Amino acid sequence: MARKIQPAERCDCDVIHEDTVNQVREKMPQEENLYDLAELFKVFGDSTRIKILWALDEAEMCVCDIAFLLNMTQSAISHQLRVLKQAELVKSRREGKIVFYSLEDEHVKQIFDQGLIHILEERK
Amino acid sequence: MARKIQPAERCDCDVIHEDTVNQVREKMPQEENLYDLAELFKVFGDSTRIKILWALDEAEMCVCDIAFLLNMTQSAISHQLRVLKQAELVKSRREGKIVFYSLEDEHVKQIFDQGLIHILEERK
DNA sequence: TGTATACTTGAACAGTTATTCATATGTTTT
DNA sequence: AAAACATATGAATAACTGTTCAAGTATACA
Repeated sequence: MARKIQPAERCDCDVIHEDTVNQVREKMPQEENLYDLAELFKVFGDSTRIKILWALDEAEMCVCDIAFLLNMTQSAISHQLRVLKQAELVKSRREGKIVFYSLEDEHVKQIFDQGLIHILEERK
Repeated sequence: MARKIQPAERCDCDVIHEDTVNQVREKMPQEENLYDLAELFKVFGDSTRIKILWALDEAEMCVCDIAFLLNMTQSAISHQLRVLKQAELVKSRREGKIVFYSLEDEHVKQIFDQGLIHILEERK
């Protein structure tokens, strides 16, 4: 199963376990899905956004409530809510001057819980 | 339940739903856990690392295998493996010149699967 | 109509990050 | 010992990101 490596290939080494690579390659999900998955986790990869999502899992809240809760400016929160909305993680509804935000997707909490399991395991 | 807002508070608005805020505040996890959770998701928030983890879920692989599979330089992969190792997501074992990497934590896949559910739901 | 309020938005800035390049380390083989 | 090879690492760079600041909307109410 040995094979000449083409110059175009970038891994800078001669000996690879081609069987393994081919076997893994077959099982890899579509590039697009992996990319989108990374984009989703990127949204989760900020403690402000994590806090907002966690808060909204408890109750629907207006921008000002969230800003007060997290002790941050209303502008900063608003910017982050836009990111969360673009990721279809939160939705909003206006009631007069006030805009209430809530979770769009109920299994966000499940993803967080899985993450926490990892974190708490790490601390053992 | 109305209350005067202190100048130190940053949310730039007068009317907050204090009951809601207090109720949510009680249920929020420790700051430290939320921060660590964000750090974990930050590691997942890069498609190269997602691909590496997904690949290692299928099989133990050496650096060169991964570089070849993903068509990236061995150096780039090595840098990312260091990040994954620091996050205690992968472990390595040396066999002569070759260093094999594998998953450290078996429920990474479960977190990914939850994420995929969200992504596929979004596309409906 | 004008003012106050809740929120949004664009630009700017500082801080972070992924990859590249060059070089170093550790192991095997000759 | 030296050469070859797999991997690691430090520095540099370009791209990205979160917050702030200074406006801008949209709604309610006097």
